[in-house]
Amino acid sequence: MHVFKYFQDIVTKEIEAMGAAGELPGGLDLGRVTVEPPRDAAHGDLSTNAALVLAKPAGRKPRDLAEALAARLSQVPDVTEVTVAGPGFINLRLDEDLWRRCLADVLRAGPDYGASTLGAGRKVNVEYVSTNPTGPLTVGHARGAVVGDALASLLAKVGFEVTREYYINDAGAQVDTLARSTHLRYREALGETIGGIPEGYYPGAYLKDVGRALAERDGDKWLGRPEPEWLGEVRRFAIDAMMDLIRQGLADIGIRQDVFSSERALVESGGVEAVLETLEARDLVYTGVLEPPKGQTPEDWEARPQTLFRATRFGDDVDRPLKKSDGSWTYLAPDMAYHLDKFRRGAEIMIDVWGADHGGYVKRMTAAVEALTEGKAEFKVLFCQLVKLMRHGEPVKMSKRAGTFVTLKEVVDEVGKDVLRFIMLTRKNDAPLDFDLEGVLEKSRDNPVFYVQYAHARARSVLRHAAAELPDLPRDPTALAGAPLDLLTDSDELALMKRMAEWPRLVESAAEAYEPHRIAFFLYDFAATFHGLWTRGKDETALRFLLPDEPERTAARLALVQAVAFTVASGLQIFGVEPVEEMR
RNA sequence: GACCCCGUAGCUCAGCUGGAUAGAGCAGCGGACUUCUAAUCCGCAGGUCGCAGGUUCGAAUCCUGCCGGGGUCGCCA
Repeated sequence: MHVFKYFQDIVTKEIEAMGAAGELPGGLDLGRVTVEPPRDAAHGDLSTNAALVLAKPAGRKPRDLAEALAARLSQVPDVTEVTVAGPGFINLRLDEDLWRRCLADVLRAGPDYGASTLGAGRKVNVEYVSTNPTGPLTVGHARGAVVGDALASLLAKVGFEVTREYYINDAGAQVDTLARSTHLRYREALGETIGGIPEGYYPGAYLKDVGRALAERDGDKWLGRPEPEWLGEVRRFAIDAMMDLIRQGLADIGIRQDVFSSERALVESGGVEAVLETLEARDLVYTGVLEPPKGQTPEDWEARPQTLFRATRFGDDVDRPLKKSDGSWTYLAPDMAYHLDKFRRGAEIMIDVWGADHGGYVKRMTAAVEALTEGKAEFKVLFCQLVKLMRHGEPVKMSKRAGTFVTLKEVVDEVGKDVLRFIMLTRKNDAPLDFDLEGVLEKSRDNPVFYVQYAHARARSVLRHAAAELPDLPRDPTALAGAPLDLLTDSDELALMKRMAEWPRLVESAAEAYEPHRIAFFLYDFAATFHGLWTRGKDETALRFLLPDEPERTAARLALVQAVAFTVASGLQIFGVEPVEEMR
């Protein structure tokens, strides 16, 4: 049961009834009416701004309107008290038993608690990672990977049909560089002395393995031959090797994407030409000359006619080139074809997770998607700011050139995938993140991963103790749902139940805002509520969960504890983090 | 020159799409360990929400203009 949505419906119905009774004009816009938990619990369990929002259009004083609506709401089942406060808020207090029924719902739902049908099966495509296949994943890539993955799970949880996708940029100049660098390592593997790695090549040692593997497969077949003869095959070989490396890196942090789309395949199948034709037919492409770029003008800049997409018609600042001076496609052209492809595969909502350095690209892509789908698809970009890796309070030096950059694997080996994933989600994605290699392993309250996991472990510990020491009590969650929950009467027990009842609402709002980090903050707060109740049991033995002399009350408390474990597990599931049974 | 992020307690950050007296953790101060693991909990203290206007019954939140930090701006992806 989603308490807040349930009462939102009731408030809406009562307002409509007032309209029907002639107390209010009909057809009022109820879009701004909210029903939510008040910030201050002393105000009650629920608060609605309906009277404040509707007073003006209804031509009535907020307080009067509030009184009228309050009178109706006081007749609603489970509403025990209605007060009008401040400028015209209506505060409701609900029957305690309602929260106990919510608790029973949690037990029946299990770790799926919070799932909903909000998305109504709409198709969402979440594209994330999508790094160039030129090297292993770094910690920086991991943030986008984790954010994209958690967002996908979050959307799936609220009823969207989600595709997790990776776009392989295997058609640009960078993969040619990769091929050349690999060829160099291949020659090295066959005994040549290559000396230093020339400027403009990838220096990473990981390419030695690829060169060696190529030598093993093909022998000296590509030796002493002109580049055009080997470039294509070496490139294919190297890209495959890099994608294996990347897929392994993703697997290391528990990510498996559904679709890997190749830019090269798109280009070679004529997908880009097809898009161009479509655009031309609609007069969205023309040949023109652009102004020089503002700011730092490239030295080799010269005005020349080029193939342009009329992005300005869709809100962009300038029209955007689709072809480079050498006649090949710009990045935009195949990317347009790619997004059209996603749309044709059924995506009604497309979400791209990008690094923050791509900020300048969002307007043209938004324009492109609008043009290509004729406004039928929603397009959203999530930016991930940099991750600053810290050790002993000092930033870890990251330089590819100096060979000191830290691979994702190294960090996962050090802290584990669950810690990495959770920490990556403890900030808004568009805020920078400090990742403290020691801090994330600290066993204290200021480490959110530990604190949340500890709450789960504590709950599980109680259940284990119960099973061992009080074997006659029910253990099955469904049976626990039938325990005499009316014996849960302490204010902190009720507070915990209320907090738990907010979970479905929190999940939906996080999904609607595309903000998975909200889950992390909820879990942290929720864990604090649970730890607090736990500790009260130390001083007041009557508040302990396990009371051998009171089997009925103990059963009710086990129901509460089990529900806590389910709620935490439900949140961690969205994050792809395994809830732990005990802390070590 | 333009566009995109960010600016909230000494520090690191939340703030539920405009609600009531702006909240957590850390650091500081004071308390609770014969327990269902004190790896935790309770209390105190700490604020001109960058600045100035505007919209509104009501603004940290929306709009405008400044200030400060970061990013980007044809042939990189």
